[in-house]
Amino acid sequence: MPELPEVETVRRGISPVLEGVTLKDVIVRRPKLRIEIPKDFSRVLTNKVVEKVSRKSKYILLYVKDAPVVILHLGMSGKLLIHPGTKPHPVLEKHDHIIFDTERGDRLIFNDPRRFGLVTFANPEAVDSHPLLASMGPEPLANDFNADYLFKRLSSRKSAIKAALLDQKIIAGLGNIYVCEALFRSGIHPERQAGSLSIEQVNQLVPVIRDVIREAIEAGGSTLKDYAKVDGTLGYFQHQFQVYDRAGESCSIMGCSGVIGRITQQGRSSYFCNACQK
DNA sequence: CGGCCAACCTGTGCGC
DNA sequence: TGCGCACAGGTTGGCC
Repeated sequence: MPELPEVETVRRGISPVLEGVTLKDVIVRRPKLRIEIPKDFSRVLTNKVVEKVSRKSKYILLYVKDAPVVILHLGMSGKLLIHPGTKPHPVLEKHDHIIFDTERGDRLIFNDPRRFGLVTFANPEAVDSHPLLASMGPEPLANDFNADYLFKRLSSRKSAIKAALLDQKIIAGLGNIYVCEALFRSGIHPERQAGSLSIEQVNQLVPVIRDVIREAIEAGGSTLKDYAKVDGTLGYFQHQFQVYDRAGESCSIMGCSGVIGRITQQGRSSYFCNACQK
């Protein structure tokens, strides 16, 4: 589920529940996700105030007063679920790994069946130099992500453009879905060698990536109501993908008679129009 | 360093 | 109904 737009949607969902709020109880039910959860995680955070819920690429950052910054990543299957204090909390489920209970009675649950997610601490003075974040490239919507930058970073690359755009060191926040969608909108075949793109193509690609991400965040916003819903279920927004998971369907571009194909690159599916992406 | 693959996990859907 | 397999929105460690 989570690429940058989904993580931003989650951030927006949990910030009103956590910001300015004291954590009364933090329970770690499983000591290790992708990496070990700090042994003092619960003790350090209990009775502390969350000042800010932030995000860097696909990482959620909790800035907590007089405590380390909490770095949280959802991996492939991670969810942050809110159970409002206005109703009795439901029975915990199998993959509810961490529980944050607030002074208001709200409950935030980190649930992650595959456990590719992670939770750890960072030094508030040096969050950006934390090993998980240090070598991360610019985000799609940041000023330092522009055609000059991308062209330079791609120029020496022998690998496919698909792989390059998934490389978080080049651009941080894209995942398999939005790379497929951005390449489709740009008319670029996922197997094109990254270094072979012309500056004109990169000039076109950059705003397309921005648009795709912006639109997805906006659409994700419509999920917010569902996200906060009392029933505790996450109604992840139904994306309007043009190629992702649409193998065999016809291309949505007017006048294009192409068909959406699926290939595997670096062990991951790529979807593309076999006629209009070159 | 660049590039590729396996590995980390569980769940789901599909063909037989 | 059950079994086995393919596949899933991410990242990293190890090997050429």
